[in-house]
Amino acid sequence: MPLLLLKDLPRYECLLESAKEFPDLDPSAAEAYLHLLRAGDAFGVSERNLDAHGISQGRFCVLMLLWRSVHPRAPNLLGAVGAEAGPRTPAELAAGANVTRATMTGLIDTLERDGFVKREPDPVDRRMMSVRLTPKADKFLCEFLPGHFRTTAKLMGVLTEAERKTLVRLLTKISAQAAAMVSPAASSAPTEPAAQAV
Amino acid sequence: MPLLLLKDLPRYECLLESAKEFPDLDPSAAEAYLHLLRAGDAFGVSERNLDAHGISQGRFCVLMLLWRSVHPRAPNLLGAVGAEAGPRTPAELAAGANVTRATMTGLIDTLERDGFVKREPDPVDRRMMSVRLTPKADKFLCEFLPGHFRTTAKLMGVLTEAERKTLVRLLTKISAQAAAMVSPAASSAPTEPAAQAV
DNA sequence: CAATTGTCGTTAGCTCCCTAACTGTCTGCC
DNA sequence: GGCAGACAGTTAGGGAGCTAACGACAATTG
Repeated sequence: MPLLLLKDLPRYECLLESAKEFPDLDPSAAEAYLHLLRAGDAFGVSERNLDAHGISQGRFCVLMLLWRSVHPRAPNLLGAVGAEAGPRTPAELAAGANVTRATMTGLIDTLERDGFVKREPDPVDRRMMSVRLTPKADKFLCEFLPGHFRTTAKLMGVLTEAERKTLVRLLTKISAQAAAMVSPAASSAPTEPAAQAV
Repeated sequence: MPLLLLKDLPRYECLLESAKEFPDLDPSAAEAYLHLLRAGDAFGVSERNLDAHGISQGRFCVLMLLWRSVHPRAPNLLGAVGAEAGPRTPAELAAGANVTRATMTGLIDTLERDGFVKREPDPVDRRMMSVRLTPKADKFLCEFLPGHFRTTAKLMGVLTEAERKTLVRLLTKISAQAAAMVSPAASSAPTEPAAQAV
């Protein structure tokens, strides 16, 4: 996975939940959007919108993952994995964003430099760090997200509801196949000697 | 367009043509694959396969564009744009691969370093360079492509013919919408003052 | 003919991704 | 108690995008 790739997408109910707080969020549009993003990573448009605000896919992903800590009952816009609220460690963030820990270090570096995030040493396990959003990041997200949702809603506006469902189904199939192809042992019993993938 | 993005995809007949030379090439699978690639750039799998051979998306794209010069009647696996055979300049390659000229300079640098490509000054216009594949690159492609086609065929194997068609249709719609959103003036009269995209 | 304008390739400096290797810390087993 | 192994975060180095700006050259135009 060379590029950033979302791993767990939100369930549809989470999107419905989120839509209550963000009227601009169109659940089915968001669902379709996220699946396309996962199947295809950044294909240009969303990045355009993001880095107009000086934020990249990777940084946005980190902010959204961390945001769950601040607004625990609020949008699980990225799939809830470990799911308890609270500050998160770089390793957890790396797993959630599907990047290496080294990459996450770099992302946190720049986010911290720009004042979106703060690192604090974990009091009990001295190997770990806690990463927390700053108020500045919270404010930024609250201002940024509505427009972001409108953009994604507009992008998916060319598809009917039925078409979006179809697209999601197809891309899901493909993603599954892709995952099976990169790690053939991961799906079934790990005792198998990783049969030739060709 | 921050990421590499194919601009012109091959027409279906071109794929059928190509399939004659490469039995492993499944035309509808290749078509579906290319559309997904365009809509979603690298979503992981193809890169896995590529950089197992020490070649990246961008480099592969350059090689395929140049390959048309070597095998003019052979596969137009990337959309034929300007379409006459012969060596190509960095600017043409950049346009074909949809990257900036600066990026193309970097790609050609590493390709030349690795012996896949050779730069020669243009005799008539001294601003230009001619980029040509080396025999090494030709050999590499001949050995690499069949496996690449098998991989893409397998990836698309989870979809029926009908599903592939549907996927292509949907992603085409989305790509068009995305293009309209990044450059609202490009589609209609450019006199419009680029109305607010939100 | 001279001057402006535009094009081509490159360079410099940035971001974001990767892998590999390192340091410090915890854990578990003797 | 003490040491081997696992694990967290970082560092170092590289590739591939981007923008902005440059020098060299070509084309247009006065």
